[in-house]
Amino acid sequence: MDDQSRMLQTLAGVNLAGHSVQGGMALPPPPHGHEGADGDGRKQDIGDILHQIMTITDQSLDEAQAKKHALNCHRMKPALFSVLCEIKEKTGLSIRGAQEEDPPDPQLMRLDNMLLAEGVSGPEKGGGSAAAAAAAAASGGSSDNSIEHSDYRAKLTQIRQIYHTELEKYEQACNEFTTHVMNLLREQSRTRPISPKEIERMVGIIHRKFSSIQMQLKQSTCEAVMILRSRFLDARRKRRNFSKQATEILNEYFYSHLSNPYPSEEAKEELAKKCSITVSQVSNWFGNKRIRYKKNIGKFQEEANLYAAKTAVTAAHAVAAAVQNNQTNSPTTPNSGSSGSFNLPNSGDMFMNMQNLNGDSYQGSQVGANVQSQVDTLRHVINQTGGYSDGLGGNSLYSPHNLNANGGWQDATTPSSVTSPTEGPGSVHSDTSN
DNA sequence: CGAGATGATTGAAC
DNA sequence: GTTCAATCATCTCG
Repeated sequence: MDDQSRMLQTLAGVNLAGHSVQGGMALPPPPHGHEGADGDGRKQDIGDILHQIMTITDQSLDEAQAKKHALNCHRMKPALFSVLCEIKEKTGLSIRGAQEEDPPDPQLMRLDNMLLAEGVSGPEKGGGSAAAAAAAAASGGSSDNSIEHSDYRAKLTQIRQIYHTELEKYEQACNEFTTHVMNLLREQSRTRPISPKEIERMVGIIHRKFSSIQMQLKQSTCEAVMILRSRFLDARRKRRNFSKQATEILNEYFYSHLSNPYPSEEAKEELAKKCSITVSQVSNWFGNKRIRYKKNIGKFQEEANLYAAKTAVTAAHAVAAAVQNNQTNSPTTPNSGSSGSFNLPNSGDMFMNMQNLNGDSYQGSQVGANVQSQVDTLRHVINQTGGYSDGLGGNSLYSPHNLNANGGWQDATTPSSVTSPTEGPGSVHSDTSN
């Protein structure tokens, strides 16, 4: 109201006497010589009109309507109206023009990005968000985890639904209110000067107000997602020990590849499949195992012996089968009759372990190349295995020869730079069993 | 309930 | 990206 009254005062007191306004009013120029009486009369008219406008809000509705009608029908109305429009346009633009182009709110952008990343806003991807997908990848095939995962997804869907419902409500309310205000302004534009730009500006103000409300909604949605996520991650942290069978498979692989316990990606995948765990869990397990083994070799001695013996027996069976196969078929037939995927590589490492224990100069690389060598080694291993069962309590069959002085694995290639430790063509402990 | 075992996480190094 | 090392958090067992 201040703007309006100020403007009207300006109009009445100053501008009306000036040339620019006079021209803008499109009033017929006062005839020379009659300026005094006519000019006074017009000023009086204008003063009356302005007075009526100023006091219109103090009057009753009926009175106001009557006055409004009278004003609308007044002969000076179109002229005054255009002047007011012109002045308002100029003042309004000079005051607010600079504020029009405000940059996008970084906080709002951040919230939007986060909601999009969490799968709350944006297109629905079958109920799965990026976070849920990541969680799914991490949780793997465990049934408990999948329950937690579906629980997470259900809760996230709930949040998304609430968010969209609220957002829709806000948008609807915003549109309704905007339409209402626009209608009101259009209606008012018949009695007071309202330019389309002003309407536009008003719409902008309304939208800004509503978007600030929307930001609050987005903020609380983000908070809800964060809480849900932290709870879910906490739940994920609740670990379960791997099954006995899984641990056995992993240990078997570890001790049979003790010279280089870095399973390749393929081997990890296979182990993961065998143990019904994820590849990252396999990696975790091997990481933990290597560290803990290295830290306390003595403690793992017995375990190592146990698995070494076990592997030897398996290898013996596998090689025996291969030999039989070799005798009946072709002398170059590879060992295809192994019972497990890791049996052959296992036997390779096993042979190396045995050979080192006995100080033999047996080369592991020959195992893969020559079946006859395998037969020889087999005999050797079988003998050793027998010896092992007899002397379990006394001398240790297995010795941790694979660790070098620096605490690293002797045969290991630089693990940090090589994803899957590659080995020479004749190597006995290829991680990728075919 | 406490100690040890064990899977997961984190940060640094490469 | 992987691995190591330290650490956390939980499980298991006596």
